[in-house]
Amino acid sequence: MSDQALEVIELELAILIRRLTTATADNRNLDRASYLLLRQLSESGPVGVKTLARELQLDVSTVSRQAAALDQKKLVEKVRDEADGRAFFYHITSFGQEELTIYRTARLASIERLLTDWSGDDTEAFGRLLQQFNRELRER
Amino acid sequence: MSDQALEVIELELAILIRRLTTATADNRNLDRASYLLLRQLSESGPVGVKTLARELQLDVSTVSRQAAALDQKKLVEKVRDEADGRAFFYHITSFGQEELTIYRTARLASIERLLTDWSGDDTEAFGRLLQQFNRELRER
DNA sequence: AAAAATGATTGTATAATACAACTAAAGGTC
DNA sequence: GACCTTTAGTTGTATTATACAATCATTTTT
Repeated sequence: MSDQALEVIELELAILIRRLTTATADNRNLDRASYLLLRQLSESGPVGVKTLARELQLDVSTVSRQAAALDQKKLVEKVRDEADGRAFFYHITSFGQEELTIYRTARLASIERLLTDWSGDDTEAFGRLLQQFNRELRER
Repeated sequence: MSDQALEVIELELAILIRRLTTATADNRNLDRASYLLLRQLSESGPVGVKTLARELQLDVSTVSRQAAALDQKKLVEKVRDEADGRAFFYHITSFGQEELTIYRTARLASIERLLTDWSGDDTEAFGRLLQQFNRELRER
């Protein structure tokens, strides 16, 4: 591997994180954390915080708070597990699904705006490599 | 642009930010914020917080606190501007330079570990595309 | 000399996270 | 079936990174 390429990745990752951490903060709708959680719930169906925490690789306490916030905003519903008095299922409400779609569409549009001048090849490669990189992060 | 690629980028960026935000938190040396600031000082020479804030695209108050923290740890030195009683210059100390090198080397190594199985082409492309993406974020 | 602008700091607030302590329920073991 | 242990979840506390608003002390402009 070229040292040059590695150095570029190292620096640009640091910059990217900071840029995106703040860029997504000034936003009235869903914050980043809620977004990923809601997305997960939308995909994985009704599950409890423990499962969510495992899937999202977050601490259970973090997910518990995030889920409570979503519940507060009526984006999800928390239902008791009849079979296990300790457990709950969270499931996304139709309002939550709508909000998720709205937010996601807006996100897609703003990223698309950034990439207007990119070639199809670069766009495709960027997606693929990000995905690959996240996989490495997840697995190691 | 393919919608498919855009959707991948959208999701993977969200995941990446979260992953890296937390991954870099559990680290005893330099935190991410200090790292970028120290790096900037190492490159741009002695400047005040206002200039740094502009270069790093952060609020002046944020940089002021970060710089104070670096000063506290003797990584930088804060010197009065003789010509302007309001202003200061921060410049990196030799200790700061050493710490920066140590930290950066460690970062490079851990990223290299993630990328061991990557082809040279992919590595190069990932660096180039990240850089390009950051440029878009900066400019728009 | 007074008013306006500027460089920097400090007060306050918010978001995202982790770890540790705790509560309540369920499951085993004898 | 009483007692320990494990498990699902919540809450307390702390940390990091950030922004905006208020303030202070100088410098510049009028």
